[in-house]
Amino acid sequence: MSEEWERLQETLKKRRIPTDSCSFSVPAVSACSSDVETCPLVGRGADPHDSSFQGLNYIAGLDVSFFEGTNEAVACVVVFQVPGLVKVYTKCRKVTLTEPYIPGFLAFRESPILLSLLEELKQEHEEWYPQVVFVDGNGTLHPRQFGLACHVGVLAGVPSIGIAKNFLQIESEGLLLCDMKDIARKRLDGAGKWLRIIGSSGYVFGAALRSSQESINPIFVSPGHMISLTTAVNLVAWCCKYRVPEPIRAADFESREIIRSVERDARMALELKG
DNA sequence: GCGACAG
DNA sequence: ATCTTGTCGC
Repeated sequence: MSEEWERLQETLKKRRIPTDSCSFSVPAVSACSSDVETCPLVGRGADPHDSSFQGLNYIAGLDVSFFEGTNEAVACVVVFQVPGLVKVYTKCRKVTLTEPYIPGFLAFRESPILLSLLEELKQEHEEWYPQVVFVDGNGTLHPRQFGLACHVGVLAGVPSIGIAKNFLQIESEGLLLCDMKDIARKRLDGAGKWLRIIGSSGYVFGAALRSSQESINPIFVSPGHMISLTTAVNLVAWCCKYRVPEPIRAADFESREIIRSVERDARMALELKG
């Protein structure tokens, strides 16, 4: 099965566009002097007067939450309006996931429901269809450089960015969790500081970003589709009030909210019987 | 057996 | 992914 999945990843990978092909402009960022770079606009996205990223009107966040110990899940898409990062659309859908979670193959488990939510959004409110999608998971920071965010971006034909809270080791490239941990802690000494994650082959897989002053643990940002790493990191940082960028936080919160309410209803039904 | 492991 | 309270600090 994973042989077949690897072949599909390789096929879709040929359709991935690694450069900025977005319908919005990217603010100039000063060139890096050392290898630690800085996002000058970190946290500014919530400012209703901030007009960086000219032409950017809508950003979506995608996430999936689970009922404990089952394959029953709730997927969610949230759309934020720019400027101001104001939530304009939320849609959650309960699903039973049929594929298992296998590291490196998350897309086969989660992309079908996420793609159908994007399609539903387009049918229902095309005016809110996002110019870029934030996905909970990796883009090119992946053993075959084609994680969930790439998969969703290519199949939906939309610019996408992967945001992961944990580091996926790629041992064949010498990218180890234990190294990542203290390199980031030692060198990302302020909000917006980030480092490129480069494998032994020279391939740039993504970035470790300190997304707020308070968060010692970095988030891992990597391009999905139609966006460069520098643009991806600066846009994600721009959306961060806290460690996780607002579109992902909102999708996570909303889907968890459904999980909580369903579990509460189930408990009440049992109380009536017993 | 041990450690690793996006979600 | 999920379990799970308080606690320290701005």
